[in-house]
Amino acid sequence: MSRYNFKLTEEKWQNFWEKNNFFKCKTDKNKKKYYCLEMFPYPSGKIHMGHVRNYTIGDVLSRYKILKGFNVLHPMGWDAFGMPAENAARDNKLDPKDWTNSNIDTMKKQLKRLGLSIDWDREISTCSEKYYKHQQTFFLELLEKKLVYRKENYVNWDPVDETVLANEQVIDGKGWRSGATVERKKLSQWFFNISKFSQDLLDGLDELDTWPNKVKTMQKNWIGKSFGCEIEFEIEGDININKVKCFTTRPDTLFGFSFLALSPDHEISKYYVKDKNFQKFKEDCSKTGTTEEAIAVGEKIGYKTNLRAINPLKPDQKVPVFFANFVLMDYGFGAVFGCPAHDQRDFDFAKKYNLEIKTVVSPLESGKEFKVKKEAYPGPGILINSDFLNGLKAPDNSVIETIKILEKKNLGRKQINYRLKDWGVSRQRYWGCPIPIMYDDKGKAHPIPTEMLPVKLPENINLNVKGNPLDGLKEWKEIKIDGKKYTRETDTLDTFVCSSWYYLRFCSPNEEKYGFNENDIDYWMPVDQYIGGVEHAILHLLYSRFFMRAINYKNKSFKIKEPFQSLFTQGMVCHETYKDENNNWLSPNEVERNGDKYFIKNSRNKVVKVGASESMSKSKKNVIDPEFIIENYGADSVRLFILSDSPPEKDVQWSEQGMVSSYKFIQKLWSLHTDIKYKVNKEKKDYNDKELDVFTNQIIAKITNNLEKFNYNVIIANMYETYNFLIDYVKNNKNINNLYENYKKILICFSPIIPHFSSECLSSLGEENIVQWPDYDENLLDKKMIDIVVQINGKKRALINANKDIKRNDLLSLISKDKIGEKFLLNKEIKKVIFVENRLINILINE
RNA sequence: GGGCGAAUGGCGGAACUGGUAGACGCGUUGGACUCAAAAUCCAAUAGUAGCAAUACUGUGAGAGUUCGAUUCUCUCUUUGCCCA
Repeated sequence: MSRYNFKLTEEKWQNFWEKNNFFKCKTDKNKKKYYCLEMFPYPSGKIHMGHVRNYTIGDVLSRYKILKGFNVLHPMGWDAFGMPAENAARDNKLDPKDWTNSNIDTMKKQLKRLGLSIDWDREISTCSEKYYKHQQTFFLELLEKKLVYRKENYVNWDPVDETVLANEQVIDGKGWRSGATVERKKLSQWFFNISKFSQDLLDGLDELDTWPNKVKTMQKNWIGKSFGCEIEFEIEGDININKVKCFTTRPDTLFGFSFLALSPDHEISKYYVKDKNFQKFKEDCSKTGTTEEAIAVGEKIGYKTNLRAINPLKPDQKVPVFFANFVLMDYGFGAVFGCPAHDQRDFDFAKKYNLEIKTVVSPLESGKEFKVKKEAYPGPGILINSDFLNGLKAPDNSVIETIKILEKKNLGRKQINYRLKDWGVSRQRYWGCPIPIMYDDKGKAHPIPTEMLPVKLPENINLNVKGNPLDGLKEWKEIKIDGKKYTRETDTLDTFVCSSWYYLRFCSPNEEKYGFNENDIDYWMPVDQYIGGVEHAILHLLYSRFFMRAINYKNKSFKIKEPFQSLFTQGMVCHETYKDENNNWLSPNEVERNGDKYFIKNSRNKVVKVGASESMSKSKKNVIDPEFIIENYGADSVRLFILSDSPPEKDVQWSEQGMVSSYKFIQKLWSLHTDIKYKVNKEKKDYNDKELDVFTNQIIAKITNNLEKFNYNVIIANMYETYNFLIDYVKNNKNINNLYENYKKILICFSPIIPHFSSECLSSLGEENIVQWPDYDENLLDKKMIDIVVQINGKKRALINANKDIKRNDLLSLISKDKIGEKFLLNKEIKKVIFVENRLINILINE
């Protein structure tokens, strides 16, 4: 018997599928469609185990749906713009385009070796001008619809590299490359008006019932809807501003008002810029940082003005006005009213500056004597010390009532506030989609005329310059239209824009006139199943949902709002971490195991410190290279292992032993197959084996249900069960001819997981085409005799084999004749019997 | 600080709608084969007691609902993730 040669077999089937256009698909309105999409990769160099897991999960689903008779769209492309290319190109003196395309070549070859059911004719790459020219059209359409605008905004500025940094490039307040202290700088940037759709994006979540709740909650929190009230406070003092607007969710605590706090960037600050103390205060503020975290944890500091604010509900009360570091300009109106008794932040501030702390909410049970002392009380209760508001139930009734009163007196009005901010899409970088805008000599922005699209990204440029390389390219930057001079926008688009509509492009990847063809979109969209990492739960998914709304806006023929019908977020691939005696990370192939201990390879005495299992990352060196694994064990084995050990939504621990056992399992299946093949005579079919039929039906039912529910790890267990059953059957059953039809169905069930192996086995039985997923017969799943649990006083005492659908009394008499009955029921009074048909009987007796 | 989830043998994990806890795999132990090893095959494997049949305990801890709870409710502990 020959060993299973995975190399030859896998190559053979990959060629076969390619030659026969197995995974090509066409828009065909007569067929049920299924659009399966995995998040497309960034072409960073080589594929990693995370990709293997992600694409295996999607491939299992696609192959299953194909066998179920769907017209399946399962495409692949490249999220090809982005900083790593620019950095790598600069470091290695390459062109980002060459670097990217060569990575794409490598990774495409690697993905193909996994045997994925991809329609490669639909491959797209976002850095290709064929792709981004449509993106530029979308940008101009959005501009036309007034969903794009330009405004000044703060950015992280690296003064040494003269470049804008993304938040994650700022480490401890310093630039990741230069190490220079990052400054806040105001730049004019382009924004997508995502906040216009805040409510719609929130409402849309309700319809996405097959999205993980976790993701929906994260998006909900990110949008951050809060219900409250806008209040106008009168200001007394020697300045020209006499009113300040505040947003608050707790207007009902107005009688606890003891100070007004303004953001250091509030317009009133212009009256204080010359004051040295204020300057120092502002400096201190910038040191503590502006993130919500820094504000929550850091010290609350303020600058007291000579202004007084008047309580709108109690005009004789005048309180001091402060600038405070915990008030953010871009939330609400950059001003909050302080109620120390019921907000911890205000409480800390009041303690520090010795301000009044007046209790106005009392927890229900404590009554009127309640007084806030050591910490703020933010909980529910009844309003006290609040004049005409006294006795209202806080916060539900009291907030609404207070707003009514404020509205009546014209002092404020109900308002809904969203945390979601507009999406800044300008990036001061080279390797991205050029923004199709030009400026006239007065600095006014104009769209690039459509006939001049695409704005191509210039090639072969010098990246070794400070700032944005496009900025220095005069011949590219300066253009003339009808004799008038213009300067191009040199910023490029955030790469999240590219990934916000790529799933539309897959539907009509070759459409030249526009980004997509409506006919194709109508057929394929929405994506039936989207699969990817949970790290994209907020931004990418929210941006995509926004982008569909933006295209849909003022556009009657585009009907999609939600791009992804279902979402599945897979877990990460983890591996133990290793360190040597000097705390340097070691990669798994530098380590060898001897019993329980780990040593550095080829040096028995050097002990390795084993750390926790963490997600594979280059920096911790706990990476396993998929290419090496595929080379040594084959694609089917890797697919099998990556699915076997954990549910796909949870993290999986990479294990060499697990990988080897998956490999061995395929070898075992092969030897079983060889055995069956030689023993079975398919001409002598003879179906009389009920047990076999029942088993096959059961396993088809199990695998089918587990496929539908993404319980892929359980499918692997089902495969082992099947093997165990079959190996036993082959050994002990003389009537092996019964096996043929059942075994064929089983192989088809295995095929989504291990497609090369299953195809090879089926073809060696003379079954060239796997075309249909096997059905199972519900009636066959019914057994005539079943085991029923017998409990005495709730404790399991025995199993009793009885006819299916046996009645309560028949079962009872069966039990009384059984030894179990003699042992427990003889001379005992039966108090009660609980009978669950076909499952269990619980007999309650007096002991 | 806030939000959401998780906790089951030595390990990864399974368990339909509240109804036999531990499927399946890994590891471990014993055995077969071998001069020997690897590979392969067979058997055992939650804990305690027992030669055994069997009994008792057992799904992070404590309570509750129920004839019956891994599953539902409450409190707590630990832990993970996300937003900060």
